[in-house]
Amino acid sequence: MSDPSQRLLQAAAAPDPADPDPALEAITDAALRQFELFGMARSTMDQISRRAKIARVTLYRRFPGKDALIDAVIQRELRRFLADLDAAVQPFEDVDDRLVEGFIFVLGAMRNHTLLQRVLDSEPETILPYLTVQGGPFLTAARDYLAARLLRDHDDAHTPEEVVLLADVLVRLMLSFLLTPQTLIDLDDREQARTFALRYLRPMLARG
Amino acid sequence: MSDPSQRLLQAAAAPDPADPDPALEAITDAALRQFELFGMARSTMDQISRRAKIARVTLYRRFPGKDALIDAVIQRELRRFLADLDAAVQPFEDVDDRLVEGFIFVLGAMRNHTLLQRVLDSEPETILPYLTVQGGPFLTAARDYLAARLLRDHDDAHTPEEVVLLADVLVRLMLSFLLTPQTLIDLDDREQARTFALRYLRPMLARG
DNA sequence: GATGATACATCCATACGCTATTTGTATCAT
DNA sequence: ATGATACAAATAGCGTATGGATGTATCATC
Repeated sequence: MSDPSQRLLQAAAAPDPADPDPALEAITDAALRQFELFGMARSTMDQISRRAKIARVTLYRRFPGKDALIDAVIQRELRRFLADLDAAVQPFEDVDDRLVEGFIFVLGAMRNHTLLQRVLDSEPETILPYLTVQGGPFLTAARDYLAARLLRDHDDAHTPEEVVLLADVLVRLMLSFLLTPQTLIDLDDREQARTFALRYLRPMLARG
Repeated sequence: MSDPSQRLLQAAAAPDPADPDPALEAITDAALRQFELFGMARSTMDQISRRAKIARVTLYRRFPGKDALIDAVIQRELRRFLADLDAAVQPFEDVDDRLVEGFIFVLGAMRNHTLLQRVLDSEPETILPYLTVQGGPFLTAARDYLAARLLRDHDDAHTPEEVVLLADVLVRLMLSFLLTPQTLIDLDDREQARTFALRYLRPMLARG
């Protein structure tokens, strides 16, 4: 398993799906379900191919190897995540609301993501270092993506430097809530999450 | 190695050192140095006793076992840390300044703490879970301590519930900077850290 | 009376060899 | 292009052995 930050960058850099190959989709579908049920480390190419109702050899004809398949699954999840985030934020006009709603969405999306939760729960050692002590590349990628996203609907009130710092803090907080969800507010309660974001996140955006 | 949150609670609950036994201090001194040099897992009771210039048997007469010795070392480090934090914050009058200066101090203290950095660097798997996926107890303890500390020099402008939530965010951010120090600002530069805290942390305290 | 030295049982991490599984490729048939 | 079979290579898992470390007991010493 390689550094996830590369995949994030790639996924974020690919604006259009381009390749809705049904055969490939069916395979990644099967792989995703398999991974959700047994984790990535314990899933074998044989199990995945049987679940996809193809021969194992065909699997290798589509993907160079297991790593590449894992990459494809994760990349697709990231693309979906970013697309959903975009859609969730789009209805709102000003940056304030988008920030708050985006934060709420990310919280919910992370906590409802079966594969992510599965990995964190049953094989955390495979992902924990990349999100913590070796989390620099990932943090940078996520921060820069968020900053660019915030600057797209910017209000000219903030310098790019300010926005990047804000994005850094936001990413760190969301990552913290992912890794250690136990907190005073019920993160699954959208209203509580909104109150929290309004009270503690929006003030950081304030001031020109 | 047991859950660190217990130790944090104990250390925070013990306001006075009470026991300045020189013999015990010499042992924990030696153990600390040994741990700093080789990590906790790779340090043996034999090495520690030789460094403390006592027989290994005597070590066992002072401490029930290695776990207890590790606990003692960590507890003392925590006591020192909290005492130093108190001292660093004391010169400042109002909550705003104390928050900012306290944040700066914690950043520096964590990054300059040889043992902590040593463990994170050479045997992170022993501590990482307790600070992330199993970090609930630790986070709760740290958050409650900080909240109580903030309420002691409270300004009546915030409800206890607000303060606890603020403490939660602050602890999460400091933990994030500990685990993933790579960021845009130079955390070792006090002025940059202060600017950051003023810009992004103090606004959270604002409003009554 | 506490410390130190020796000895000893127990525990635990590590390593090694073995086996079974899995990965990845080649070949051939459909 | 897919599937079935076969196969080499890499890897994970497992039981076992081994060495070091933990923890305790005994006795001598100061």
